[in-house]
Amino acid sequence: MRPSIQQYGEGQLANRGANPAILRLAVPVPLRRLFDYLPPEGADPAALAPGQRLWVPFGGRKLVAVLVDIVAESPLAELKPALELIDRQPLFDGAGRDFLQWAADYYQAPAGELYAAALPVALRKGKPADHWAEQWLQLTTEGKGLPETALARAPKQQALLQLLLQKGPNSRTQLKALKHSLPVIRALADRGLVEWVAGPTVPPPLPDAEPTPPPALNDEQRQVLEAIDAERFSVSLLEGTTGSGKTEVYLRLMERVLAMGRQALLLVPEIGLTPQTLRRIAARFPERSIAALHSGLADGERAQAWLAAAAGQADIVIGTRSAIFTPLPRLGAVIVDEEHDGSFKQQDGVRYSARDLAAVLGRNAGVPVLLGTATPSLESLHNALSGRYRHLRLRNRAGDARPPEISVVPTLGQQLDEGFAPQSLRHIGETLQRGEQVLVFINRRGYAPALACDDCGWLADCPHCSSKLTMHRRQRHLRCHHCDYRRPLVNSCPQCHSRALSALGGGTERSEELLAQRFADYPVIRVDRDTTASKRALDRLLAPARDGEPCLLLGTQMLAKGHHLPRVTLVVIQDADGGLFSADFRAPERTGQLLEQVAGRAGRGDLAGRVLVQSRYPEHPLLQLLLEKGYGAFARQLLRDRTVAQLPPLRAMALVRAECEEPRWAEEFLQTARAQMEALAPPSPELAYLGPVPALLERKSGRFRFYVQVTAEKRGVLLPLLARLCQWAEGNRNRRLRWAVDMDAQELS
DNA sequence: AGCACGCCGACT
DNA sequence: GTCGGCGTGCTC
Repeated sequence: MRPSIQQYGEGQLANRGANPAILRLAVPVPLRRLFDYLPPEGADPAALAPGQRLWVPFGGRKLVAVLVDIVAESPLAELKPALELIDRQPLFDGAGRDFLQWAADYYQAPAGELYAAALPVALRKGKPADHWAEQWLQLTTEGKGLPETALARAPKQQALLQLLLQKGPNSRTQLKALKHSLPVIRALADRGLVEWVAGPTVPPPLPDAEPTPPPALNDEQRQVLEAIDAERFSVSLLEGTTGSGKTEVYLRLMERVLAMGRQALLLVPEIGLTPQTLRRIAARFPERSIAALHSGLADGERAQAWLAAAAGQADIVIGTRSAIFTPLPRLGAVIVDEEHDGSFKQQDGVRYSARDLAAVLGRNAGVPVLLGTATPSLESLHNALSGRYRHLRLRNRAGDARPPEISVVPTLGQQLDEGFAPQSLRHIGETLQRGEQVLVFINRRGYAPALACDDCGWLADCPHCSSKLTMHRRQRHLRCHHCDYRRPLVNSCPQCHSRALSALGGGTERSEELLAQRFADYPVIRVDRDTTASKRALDRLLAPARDGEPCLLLGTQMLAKGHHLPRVTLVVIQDADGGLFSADFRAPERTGQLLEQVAGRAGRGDLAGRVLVQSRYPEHPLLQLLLEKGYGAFARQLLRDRTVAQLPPLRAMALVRAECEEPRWAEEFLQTARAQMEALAPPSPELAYLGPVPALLERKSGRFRFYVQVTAEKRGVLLPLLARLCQWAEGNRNRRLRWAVDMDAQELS
């Protein structure tokens, strides 16, 4: 798609002939247009280039904007001059700018907000990029001419000299990591053999890792790698069972593109960027420069890593969702790990999908895109089955690990103990006694998801949301998980003063209590958002489990991902039913992915694994299919259901959302929005409208939420409709009403 | 989004 | 008399 620049009608044009340089800038405001400025006073026109940042005056404030284009004419008679040029070199190259413009057009997002989303915070705030420019140490002419035997009496100086001779200039960061001390460097500098020069930024160093040689590939992995052509664009879905060696495929593909002198981009889910992941990659490529863009970095370090990537200095860039926007001048491959993960879709602001954008980025750059997962999203699976993507598979677990044995534990009519069937508790006890570890998965935080009065039926609900308050017993309060409203735990009913209050249902905290009491001889480790404020806390929490002692792990989805826990041989899923009856058409898909991922935690080492799935409806056909035939067959069935229901991914879908304290205003807004779109394209077999309907969580933080759903056979049909809608909605402003376009929406909540 | 400007109510 | 509530308009 062509980047669309601001559209102007005919009119008199400013500065015709007088000043050829008019700067067209992306300003970080929620307005879907670009803004024209004159160059800063006294600026050298030759120093201006698209991709640089400038300070601009904007409606009484001062903002950091990005230069998108330099043009000769503007439709406006009067232009303000920009205040100051920030960058000497562009931060975004042409490819990076085209990509952002494409995303802006596709997601109906203001370009300025996308540029802001692409930049790390420090650069977004206008910090100069030169600030982190590296000092590089290089040999002088004299130093280069030195014989190898020189400096025999100063071994440290000699070693450093050899390094520079073999590897060329080294950055201060690298030298520090290699433990070359400053006095040694100074000694060589004093002799005129080496000198410091300014050079490109280098990423901050990663945790130390012992270099490890690559393991041998199995036949499947070899075939998969042979199917990927590193020289040209393609999208491949790598569907690989847990433990089948997907990561090794990623590493080999990286190795290949690095050898071609290219950069590799690896996107990981929000909680997937663990120190272990980084260590593993660093250990594999000890000679390479790796930039990790994660939340643990200070603003300055993050900017340093970003700049190293954008300058082409980093060979490997690893990051979460927003890393997709890092401009990489010599991009060679894009890899998305756990491509089904919901965190690749931004849920507020610019609602982009980094996984979908990965394919666009790869196409633009003419390089391969690899989407890996054990549980493909229906979107990617559909693309693979229809031939748009290459479908690659790893069916075998690496080594001699065997798939776990899965069985259903029916809970209907059973005497449950805090949600656990006797059979499950017996297996937990036996596993612990054998000296092995148990993982219990409960998809709910807190003690209980509701508190009710037995006498009058009062229920503790949130005053701001259409939801119940969750009881947190340890913290002695009731809390809303949607808006974080809290109130102290009550002992008696506020309505009838009865003391007969019941905690309904169970969460991690309640199960922890039971399990700790029931299996008092073993440590019980609870892992959820309440016990793991930081990534470090999670690491610390899991340390005893990694030591291999028998213990009981219990927690939410946080436990489902990534952690290598080889001593876990039993996984208990307390309640598999939640997603089977939800109003969200994606709920079964997500449940299937979650169950499969959790089950994958069982028996990764040399020990056989077992999975117990508790369910009230063991006969449910989808559950049966999932447990007997596995996620692959399950997902294919869901795809057939979506075909019948005319839902994504068989149709393209966008939501127009609106929320407001006054529900009528939101509904009226959406009615008009729908009418606007229908006027441009009436409903037809190829295009359907639904709504306005209330969102699944109808009220959140005091606002009523509605949406209009638009589905079309072809994605292209939606774009002009949504563009028209945005144009209308931007001019038509009720301050109390928030609206958004959600292209390829993932959540109906 | 933010920030100015503007027009009506309860204060030193 | 003014300080300040938030509705409305605009941002090159």
